[in-house]
Amino acid sequence: MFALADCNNFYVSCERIFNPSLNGVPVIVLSNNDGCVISRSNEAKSLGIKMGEPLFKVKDKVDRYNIKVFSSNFELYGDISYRIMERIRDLAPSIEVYSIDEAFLDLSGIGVDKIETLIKDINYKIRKEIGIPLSIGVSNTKTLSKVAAGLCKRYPKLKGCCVMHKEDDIKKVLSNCKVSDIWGIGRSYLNHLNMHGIYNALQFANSNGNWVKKSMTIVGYKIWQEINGSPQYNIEEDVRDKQEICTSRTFSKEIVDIEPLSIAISNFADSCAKKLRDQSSVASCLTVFLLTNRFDSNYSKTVYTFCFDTPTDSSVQLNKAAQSILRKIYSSDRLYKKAGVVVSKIEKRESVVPSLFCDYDINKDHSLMKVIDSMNNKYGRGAIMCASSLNEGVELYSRSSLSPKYTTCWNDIIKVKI
DNA sequence: TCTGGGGTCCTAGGACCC
DNA sequence: TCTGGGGTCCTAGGACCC
Repeated sequence: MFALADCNNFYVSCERIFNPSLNGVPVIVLSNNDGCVISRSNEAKSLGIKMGEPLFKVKDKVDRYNIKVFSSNFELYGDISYRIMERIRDLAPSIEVYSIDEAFLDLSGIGVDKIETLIKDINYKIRKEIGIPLSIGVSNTKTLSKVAAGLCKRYPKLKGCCVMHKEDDIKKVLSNCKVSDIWGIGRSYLNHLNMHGIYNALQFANSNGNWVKKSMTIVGYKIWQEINGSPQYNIEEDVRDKQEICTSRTFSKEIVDIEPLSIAISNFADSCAKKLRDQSSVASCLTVFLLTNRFDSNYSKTVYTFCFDTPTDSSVQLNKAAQSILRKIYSSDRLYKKAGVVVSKIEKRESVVPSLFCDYDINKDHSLMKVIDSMNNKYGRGAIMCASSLNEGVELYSRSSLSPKYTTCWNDIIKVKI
């Protein structure tokens, strides 16, 4: 048996921990630049606010119903998530952290009656000790456990715990579950299934396996098998290293000049370098991309990739490459709305053989990065950084309704440009 | 007027090889 | 007029996730 523990309305719930006046009232959390709605309280959901909707389209409702609005505070959410996952790890036999607000639990070998007790205990402790409400669904496969967790959200009387294991129960649930609510069925698969008269999860489960395999590839076939109770995905306890790392942002205004772009790119390269070091990896390739507004008719995308002789995790080396690419692809007659840096061809740091032609001292560079990381860990992100990352000019992003750093900042930082 | 960010997996098709 | 066959590897793009 598998369980899925899913935090309810996670970002909103995080804001509520530190601000109890938000309980019982409609609350939403917005994406970067306060663009779209990415988390909604139940009250906001019942007012018809949709996931991913741009703020300007729901501004009327926000004003009319006095909906509380927050910019996203990912440092806070990440910290709360870490605490939850560590606590679940104490309580459950084996856990796979699937996303910032979800974890799968391996319950194999545990009897059904004990499972019930276990998940109720987890639910109670996370609620009481951390303050986040959970939905925990249990069934024979990961996909079915997601369906079960979904039931908790629909039926409050389940009190956040749902064990779904009898065949008849599962059939009944599936017949009431929209096929679009199945994990892995997105817009395109939904269209395809609807065209063939399949609207609910039971119809999908009862459809012909060969037809599913042929028309929805192996991906769809695995979903079909999981819905029919045959596990295709196991618990993956080990966190796999990222094969590609990207940092990108949309700007609040369109950017023409190269200077602010250069500052942004410097920050992106630095962030990619930090993520590489966090997983003890180095990258061989670095890509910079510049996009104009995707809602304009003359939308354009410029992409350029550079590959290093010696793969690196150094903020300095990655930033040098990123800056030279920027100067190559930047064009002064465009209005840039989004930019980003991607590092790829990633491998473990210890497996690297330095190139004979490497023109800098790798060990010296590595020591420098170690010092920078330890200072930033101690004094907070941004305590020390490349001067090229320092922004003293235009504000590139907007976050007008940001909550405080409740749990992630202990020191006031004085910035000194050296 | 205003529209997020960061990933993974799979497949088709091109390039290349013998 | 005729113009091979059978592989592998790589990449771009589609689809999906939260």
